Amino acid sequence: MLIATWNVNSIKSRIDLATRWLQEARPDLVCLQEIKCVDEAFPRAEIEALGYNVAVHGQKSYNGVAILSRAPIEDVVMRLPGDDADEHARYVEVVVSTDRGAVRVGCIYLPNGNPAPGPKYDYKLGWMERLRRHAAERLALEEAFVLAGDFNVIPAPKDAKRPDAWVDDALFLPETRAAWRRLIALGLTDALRAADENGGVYTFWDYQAGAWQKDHGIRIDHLLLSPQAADRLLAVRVDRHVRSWERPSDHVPVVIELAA
DNA sequence: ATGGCGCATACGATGCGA
Repeated sequence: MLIATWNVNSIKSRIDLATRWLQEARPDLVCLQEIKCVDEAFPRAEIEALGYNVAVHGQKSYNGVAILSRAPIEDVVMRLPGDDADEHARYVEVVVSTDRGAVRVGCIYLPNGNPAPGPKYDYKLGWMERLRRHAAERLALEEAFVLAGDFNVIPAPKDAKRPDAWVDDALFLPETRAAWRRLIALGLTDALRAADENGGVYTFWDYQAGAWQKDHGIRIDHLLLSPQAADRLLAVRVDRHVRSWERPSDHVPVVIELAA
């Protein structure tokens, strides 16, 4: 099965692009971030017409996540535990059934955290600690579990074309990468890193400064796999050609293939 | 070397992103 993650930067502005990509790539399950609309405004009909079930956790103007799945969606979770005062729509999790058993998928839009230091950076680090605790709970279930989304973390210098441009940025600060390593250390596999140790593979290019034309990209969209999911990993790819389509998102889809 | 964009809201200008 094909599982993808894609920060679309507004699903309403991107619906034609999104349906074009869905028809081309034919993924079985897609985690979307930054849909930037309330649940009622999500273009559900256009997506369902392509054969997908939809779980939406929307928010006005900002954030918002959704999961699209060809298989029926079971057991939806709409929030990341650990802070009842957190109103941002940044987490949705589902379980779907496959021929090889159930797969649990968490879709995250991890806070950007800039400017750092400051309250936004504190929020990011707090969110990452909540995510670590939640991931630990899910790993204890010993299921096939995929944690996918826009992590807003550049894991290593080789994940940026110009790492020196990011040294003071919330996406790349030492504390951010340390929190990332604590997450990985639970026993999660970074799917793209497992498939390619070399680096130079990016998932985001800023709209500004000709970043795309110069390939000034960063890798911040990730799929992390539990051991039971990693055992089934067959392939990983980044659909970077989508960045050259008309009116693109600044992120592109990342896709993994799991056995059966 | 520098600066360069795009979205939502609202209809001008600001917040936000990365």
